[in-house]
This record gives sequence, structure tokens and C-alpha cells, in this order.
Amino acid sequence: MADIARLSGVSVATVSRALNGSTLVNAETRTRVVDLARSLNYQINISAKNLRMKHNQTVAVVVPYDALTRQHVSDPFFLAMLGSLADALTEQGFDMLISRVDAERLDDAAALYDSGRAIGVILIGQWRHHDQLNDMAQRRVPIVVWGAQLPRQLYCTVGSDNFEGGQLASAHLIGQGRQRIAFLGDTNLPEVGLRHAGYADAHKRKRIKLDPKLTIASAFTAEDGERVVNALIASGTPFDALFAASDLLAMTAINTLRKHGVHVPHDVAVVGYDDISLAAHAHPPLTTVRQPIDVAGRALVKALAELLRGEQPKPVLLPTALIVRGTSG
Amino acid sequence: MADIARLSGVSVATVSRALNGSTLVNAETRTRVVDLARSLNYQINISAKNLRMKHNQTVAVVVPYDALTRQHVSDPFFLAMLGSLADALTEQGFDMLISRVDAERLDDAAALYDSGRAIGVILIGQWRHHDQLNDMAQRRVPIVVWGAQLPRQLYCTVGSDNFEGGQLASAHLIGQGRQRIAFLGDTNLPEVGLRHAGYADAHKRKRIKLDPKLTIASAFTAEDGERVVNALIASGTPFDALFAASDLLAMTAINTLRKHGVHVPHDVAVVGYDDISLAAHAHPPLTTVRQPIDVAGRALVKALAELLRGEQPKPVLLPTALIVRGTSG
DNA sequence: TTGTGCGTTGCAATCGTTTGCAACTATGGG
DNA sequence: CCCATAGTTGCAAACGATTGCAACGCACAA
Repeated sequence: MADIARLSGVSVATVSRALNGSTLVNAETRTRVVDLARSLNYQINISAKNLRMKHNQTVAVVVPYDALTRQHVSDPFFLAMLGSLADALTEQGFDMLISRVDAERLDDAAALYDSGRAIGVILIGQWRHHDQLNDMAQRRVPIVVWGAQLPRQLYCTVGSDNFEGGQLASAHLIGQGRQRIAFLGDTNLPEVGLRHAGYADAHKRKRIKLDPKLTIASAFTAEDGERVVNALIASGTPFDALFAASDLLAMTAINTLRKHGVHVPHDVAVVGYDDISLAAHAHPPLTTVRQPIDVAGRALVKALAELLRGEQPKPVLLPTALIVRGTSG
Repeated sequence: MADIARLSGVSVATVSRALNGSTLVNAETRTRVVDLARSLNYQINISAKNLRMKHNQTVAVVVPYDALTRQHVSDPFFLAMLGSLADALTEQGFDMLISRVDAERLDDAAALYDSGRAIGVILIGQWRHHDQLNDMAQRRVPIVVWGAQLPRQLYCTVGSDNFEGGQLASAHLIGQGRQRIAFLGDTNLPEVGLRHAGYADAHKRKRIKLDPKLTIASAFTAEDGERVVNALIASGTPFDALFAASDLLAMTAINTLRKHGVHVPHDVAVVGYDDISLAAHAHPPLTTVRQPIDVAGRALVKALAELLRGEQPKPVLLPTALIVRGTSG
């Protein structure tokens, strides 16, 4: 900037003002300075600017990972979410800093804020650490979480209506005459817990008794999905439908069932969750509960922006939709 | 920092030194200052530090997207790569800034470096803009690209041995007695072009004539995969095998073939590329060419680190491996 | 008493911006 | 001819850290 000042015969102050389009500088001087800056392809030093302005435009997007299995996030759902966030953040002029934290230490996410690297945090998934998140919110860390709305929640969540989603999927299967619907997913996670609650509710409305043996704990990985479906079949527990907590799980389950000669949807109908892009192109195309991911990114960013302005954004509950395709004919 | 200085009765300079573990400060003063800092849970201001130190630890990871189709990256391969990079960068103490650029304007990626937001750039995929990348390298932008090694290349690439991969897959299919192998992918992209070259080479070695009608342009999306497979079948061109440039494409193709009553692998054998985690759990499990993604992240970061030290890292060619599974029995 | 050296500390400059305030010029009215 | 005013511009002080250099106290030797 000093160079530009010298070369255009004005002071650094004027250059700064010109570059920021202040009306305080003569229009002619401004274009002269701006042109010179462009020709030198000058780029402003962000650190200095941030230091002086005491602000910064970087948002930390934090993806929890399971340290136990050392498992990387590998669900296409996350990528779609990252893409959606990248769009929404770029649109609002934010930078996006990606970081991963151990799912058991979600509060590590705050370090990015505390160190001034980011002005706020978007966390994808609350896992089982509601308490840690509440602590962070109480410490006034600007954080928005993709997940379920829970009682006594001090932080803002954005999420799909998991209860409704579970209900839709289960009611649909019951409507197809299925009576023994297996549920696949880790109900300890709030989101999955709510989907399961919706599943239970749909059963209750039709006065179908729930068989606890049909609620099967499974992590969000293809490996675990295959394992538990194998186990379910080996156990001999009869079932005529399967509702999985993610499309990845549903697709893995279908493939595993096929390996055992079980026909989908004839013998077992399957419904997934997420509506990832692959779902429509699977064979048979996967019936699933759509989470509006494109809306989700924007909603998360909007909530964070409100938080940063000192407002108190309300938790957002996005509507889900049942997309009926071939796996539940 | 000024607060800490006042509270512990020393100067800011001493605090700074204490916090950085300088030997110039008395051990006792140091612990006193460090303890105080911890109890105030003080976090250093990164902008100020970066400004003063004239350095910064943020690496920009840039994912090109296709502006034409306004398509977001939705291939699980990218997520796996991001995960791998997140690991490798964190391991080396780097921050990871994610950004997306129009695939036709890859040089926009340099803006992140020019503006001082990042010390270097990792670009995932070179698309068709070798020239833009060369320009950036000539401008001394520290950039490492995931992609193919090309003639007269001024920038550093890390990539799998696409030629070898194409060869392995095709030779395997030919070895299974297949004679008419369709190739799915956009050969204008250097990586895919090399895979195709390997495919052609494998044919030549066995003196099988290549039918240009079997080389089918397709983007890396499920939509396009379905479209071109439908078109291929409609055209009546006979084929007994299919080699797709990605697993996503291969899996979509299998599902589309099935819809037409074509049995995999009996009627048509299929080989994919990438070995995404879903591939092993597809039905039948997908034969594919593995790209060592976990190694890739580390290799990209290592190359960038060398570049930053002023060295001239050599392009890295990672070995591929054919993983034979059910789709090519 | 003075000088030397060591261990510790503080002063003040520096990084590249932004911005309040003062100062300058030109213009026109009184 | 003076002064108020509006439109431009520059000076210098921030922002929060790091670091070269000077300075201090103290022990010890000359």
C-alpha cells in the first residue's frame, strides 16, 4: 500500500480510502489509485486489516469424527452439507475454515473461536454431548449446531424434523402392510433418537406393538451396516421392512440383504434417510426421507449471522419429505 | 496480553516471551505468567501474531466445481480426499481453509494466496486448465495440484498412476474374456485421458481393435452416468464390459444396466475407479482401481511444505491397485 | 572502588491497515 | 478583502503481538 501511495503521489491513508471506495476521496484520485493497485495486482493484507478492524470473516465449520473407530467422515451426506455451507458462506462473504474434532470432545471446537481464528463456529452434528455444547453457549461462543432440538438447550440448532421424518417413513411402511419394521441406527444420538421416536409413534398410532429386538444399534458406516444386517439375519428374528437412519446405511443394508437372497422390496421393504444424490440412482431407487440440505446451509449461516449481530436466533426445524421410490413398492 | 502483564507485574514483552517459552525469562516468572494466562483462558490474537511474524499457517484447499451444470461436488471421493487432507494438514499444524472455484477459472484459487489469507494452495483436480495452473506457478504461487502429470508442467502434481490404473482395469477385463469394453468418462480431463490411454494400451497389447463408439463421454455425476448408459443401450452398440472413470459412475451404471435387465457381471462386467468405501459394500461388490487416498493427503501436504521451504518438490505418482470383487467375476 | 559478565527485564520499533481529526485549497457570499 | 463552507488530503494514533537492544541488579575478581 505504501508503494501505491508513493507511485500515485498520495498518502497511504488516501490509498486506503480509495481502495475502500470512501466518498471522502476525489473520484479521479480514486480511479487512479484503484487502477494502479490493479496493475500492480496488489492484494490487501488480511491480517493487518483484521487486526485493525478487530474483526474477521472466517467461520469455522467443524466436523466431529469418531476417535474410537478412527473413522473419517465418509458419508456423502456430509459432503453435500459442506457443499451447501460453502455456497451459503461464500454468498455472505465469509471464509470457511474446516476442522475436525473428536466427537467426544466437541468443546475443542471453541478453540478456533477463542484463538481469534474464526468469528463463529458451525458444528455438524451434536453427537451425545449436549452438555459440552451448552457450556460453550454459556461462555458466549457463537455456535450453531446442525442437529436436533433438545430440552434445556442454550445453543441454536438447525435440523430437519427428525421425529416427523421417522413418522413418515414408518407410517409409509405400515401403510404398505409391513408389520415388523427393523430400525437401524444409534439411538443414543439425539437426531437418531428422534427418528426412532417417530418410528415408535407411527407404530403406536396403528396399535402395532414394538419389538425391541427390531431396534438395532448401528454406527453410520458401511462396515457396521453390513455387520448388523448379517447379525439380524443370523439371529432369525423375522422382519419385513427396514428403516435405516441414513441412506448409506440403507444402501449397504440392501446389498447385504441381497447377498442373503432376500429380495427388496418383495421380502423386505427399505426406507433410508437423507436423500443423497446416489439414492435416486440406486437399484431399485431408494425410498428415503429427504433432508433439505440446500436450505440447511443457508439456514445455518443465517442463524450464525444473527448470533454475531447479538440477536438470539430461534432453533430451526426444517420440514422433511418422504420420497417414495422402488425399495418400498 | 496487556492485562496479563499488568496482573503479573511484568511487561508485555516478558509475557510474550514467557508464553512462547523463551529461555530469556526466569523460570519462575514464566510459570507465573503461563498459569495466569491459563486461568484467564487467554488466547493469543492470531491476526496480530501473523501480522508481526509475517506468516500464517493456513492452507487453502480448493475444490473446483462445474459452473455450467451449477453442480456441487457430490462424489464421495472428494469427501474422502478432504478428510485425508484435513488429517495431514492438522498433523503438520496447518489450518485448512476450504474454498470452491469455477472449474473454468482455476486461477481464482490464487486470490486466497495473494490476499494473504493462505500461505499456499492445494487444488483438487486440474480439469482442463493446465495453462492457468502453469501461469500461477510461474507467478510463484505455492500450489500443489491433485491430478495428472503433464508435459511442460511448471507446477507440482500429486496423483495416482492413471495410465497404470487404466491398463490394470482393462487388462483384467480382457483377461476375463471380454472383448468389447465400454469406457465411461470425460477424456478431456487429463486424469481421465490417461486412464483412457491405459485402456487403449491394454487393448493394443492384446491386439484388440478399439471401437471409438465404446468411448463414451460422461461427467462425474450420477445423472450423467445414467443418461449415457441409457443412450448406449438404446444405440444398440454391443458391449460385454464397462470401465468407468469413477466408482460413482460405475455404481450408477450398474444400477442403470440392471434396470434394463442386463445382468452384472454375467452380461456385462464392470470395473470402477477410486475404491470409495461404498464400493466394497455394493451388490455385487464393485471391482475397482484403488487410489491410495490416505497417502494422497499426506503427499500433497508434504509437497506443499517443500514448496514453502523454497524447494522444488518432484511430482508424485502414487501406485494404483486393482481390487477384484464381484462385478467382474 | 571499579570493571566484567551473566541472568533477567523493559523500551520502543515494527508488521500493514483504518480512521478521527486537523489542515489545506478553492469557491462564493457579504 | 475577509470569512464561512465544502471538498480533499495527510498526520498520527491505534490494533496486538514479537524482538533487537539497552539497562538493570548482582556476584565476583582485580
